[in-house]
Amino acid sequence: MAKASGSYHHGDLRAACLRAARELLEEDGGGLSLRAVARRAGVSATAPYRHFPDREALVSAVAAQGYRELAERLATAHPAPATPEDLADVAVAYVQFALAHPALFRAMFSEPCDPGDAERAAATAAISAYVDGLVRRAFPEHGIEAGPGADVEALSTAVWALVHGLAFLHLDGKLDASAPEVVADRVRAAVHANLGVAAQRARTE
Amino acid sequence: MAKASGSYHHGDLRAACLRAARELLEEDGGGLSLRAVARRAGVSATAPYRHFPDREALVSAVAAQGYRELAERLATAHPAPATPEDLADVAVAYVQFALAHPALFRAMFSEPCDPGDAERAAATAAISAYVDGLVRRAFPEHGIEAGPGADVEALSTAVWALVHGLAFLHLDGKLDASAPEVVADRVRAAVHANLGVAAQRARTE
DNA sequence: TGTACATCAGTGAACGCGCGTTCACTGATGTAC
DNA sequence: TGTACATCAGTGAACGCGCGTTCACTGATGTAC
Repeated sequence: MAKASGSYHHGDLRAACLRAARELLEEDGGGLSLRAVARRAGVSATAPYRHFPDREALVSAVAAQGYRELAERLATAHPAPATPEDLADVAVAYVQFALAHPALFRAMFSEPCDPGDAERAAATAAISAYVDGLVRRAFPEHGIEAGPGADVEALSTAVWALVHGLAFLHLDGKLDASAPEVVADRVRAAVHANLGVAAQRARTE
Repeated sequence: MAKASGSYHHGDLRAACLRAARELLEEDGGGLSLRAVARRAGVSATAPYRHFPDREALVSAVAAQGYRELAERLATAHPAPATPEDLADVAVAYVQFALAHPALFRAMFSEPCDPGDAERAAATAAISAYVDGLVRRAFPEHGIEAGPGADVEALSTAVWALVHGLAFLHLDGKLDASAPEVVADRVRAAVHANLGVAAQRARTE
């Protein structure tokens, strides 16, 4: 369809650029440059301009793809998390994704980018909604008798921030990330330390 | 003492470089370059090499200074926090520091840096110890009847990660940071959503 | 107090680098007749 | 089916930029006598 390989015209340079960008992120970890992407895609330095208005557009596209992959990974970790334990599994998957693809993760979150970019805004909103649903299922009682400061919104923000913070603290070497199982245990412990206690008490009352 | 201003020799170029670096971080927000720092300090591009072996050393020194300032700010927010409410005040101060000095904060945490740098490792350890002490005072019961996954270490990791995650999510535009009081309320709500619930129950039992 | 000299903080030219982006171009593609 | 032509994806030279770092240097400082 869109592929016409072997020809002078690349066929699908846009996709090839994204693939090249991903490869570079996995290898170097450094910042993405348009020229490096073009080089890796086996194309002249200016060819990508046919498909991306500028460098930032390329980075945004890569980031958006990263969000989709992250969502997939979380869904794979637990298709329908319903308890704090399930939630801890998802949290571990989030942190593992960050550690498995550090440069991509940074591009997704830290790369200064056009806040008006629709694709990225949508991706952020999707994460928010996802975490919201997660918390709603894992803590149904909060939806009903929501005490002050314990409503779903605050709780899901807290969960996201907790997990996101764990991801970055490991990524940035503030918490030791050399042993995967230690990381997983730490993430689980942190999630339970905050949420598990509250949930256990709620359930045993 | 170390200052001999007005002379050919700068007198204290090292300090002047750090000051210049800070100014640049506050203004541009972009990455620090040795040349820009030298320019700002009113000195030739190579003069800083008399005081820093390379760019990374400069960045590390700036980051270390940032850690000290952050510690100060947290101590000012609450000299001896003893309750979850006090802890929330400290959390707000942490996030506010990040939002007030975004580029410095990124340099402190995200800038890829020599993990062997002693000054930075010490700074990280200091934060860890600080948060540990905080949690120990705010949740004394956890030190005594530590249930599995509810020990002080896990809890203080969780607190740090929560607050750190909130800082970065705001910094990176994933949570709206345009209104300071909204941010403060969100941070308080998140802290209470996680810790407040557990603490309240523990106290009222 | 006065002079000779070692030290060392700062200079400025130069290196080679990779970057984003522009421009006029070329050559393959695919459509209209 | 065969030809003329518009389209448009890719080329490659060129621009100006800022960067980290080296090097041989210069000129102020401060110490020894």
